[in-house]
Amino acid sequence: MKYSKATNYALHTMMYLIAYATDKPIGVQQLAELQSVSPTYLSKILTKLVKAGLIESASGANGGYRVRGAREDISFLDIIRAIEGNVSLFECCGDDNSPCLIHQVMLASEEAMEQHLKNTRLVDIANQIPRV
Amino acid sequence: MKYSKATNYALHTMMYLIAYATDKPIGVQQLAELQSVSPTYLSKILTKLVKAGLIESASGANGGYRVRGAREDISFLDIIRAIEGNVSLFECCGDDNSPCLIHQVMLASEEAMEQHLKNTRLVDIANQIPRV
DNA sequence: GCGTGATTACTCGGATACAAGATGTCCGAGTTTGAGCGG
DNA sequence: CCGCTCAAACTCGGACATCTTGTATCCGAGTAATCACGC
Repeated sequence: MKYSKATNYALHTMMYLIAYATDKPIGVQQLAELQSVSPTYLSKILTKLVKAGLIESASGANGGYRVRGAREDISFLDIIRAIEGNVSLFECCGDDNSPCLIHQVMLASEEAMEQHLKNTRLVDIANQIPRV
Repeated sequence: MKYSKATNYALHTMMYLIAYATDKPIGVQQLAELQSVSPTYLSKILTKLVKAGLIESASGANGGYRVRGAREDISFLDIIRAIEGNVSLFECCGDDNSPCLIHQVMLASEEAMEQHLKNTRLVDIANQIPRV
């Protein structure tokens, strides 16, 4: 069980978009260079964030990606859910509605982690990044 | 990111071994039937638990597996670590010793989940299982 | 009855096969900006 | 100076290739209990 690299890329990119947010969108090439990823691959990841409503894309020249809506409200969990999906980490006998005893423990521990991720907003961390 | 099925099998098997612990070891065939898994595959999983020191195996006829040591001390985390490995869920720039800001948040959230798993012992749950 | 050997039941470990998901690339299509050009 | 056209820059989305990991099976080897047999 591991977080995918895509989640890592998504988090760093979102952090950058929030920290250096402007009216102009930021091109995927610039974002990709920061993490040494191929632009096309990063674009694939960011598409998921667009569909989740976290960012919006601008086509054409000078296009790119931009934070959508109130960037103060975006939590770590929002991004992780957008990339990893919002399914339960543990699959067991039956569904989530009638979990067995073991399943209940696993769900509760997962809930503890998610609470932490939900309460941590990206903007709090972005403010700690030294401005260039 | 998901827990592997092997973790599920390991948890259920351990729960059974603890709930119905006797001096005699329990054969892998019996354990496998309870979860509808192939015995050889379950044996592979249990080997990891043996190496982690949680259970011990008895070869030969009437062989099988048995809880090793104090079964009151075994936590969910012990089993999950034995199967999934004890590496960090999130890999990022650099190592765990000098994590970046994002990495710090992820490590803290993981720690929250592990604390919950560490504090929940299998014997507590096993006592709630209705005896046959 | 008793020791000895063979059989049986069982785990162990490696090798292997298969499937699924993560990772990454390539290319065509659509879209916007901006430059160039003619009136 | 204005408007039109065209090229460039850029994202979007699907198709594809590759690699890793999880899942599962098979088989030979080793081990312990039990049974059979001969003394």
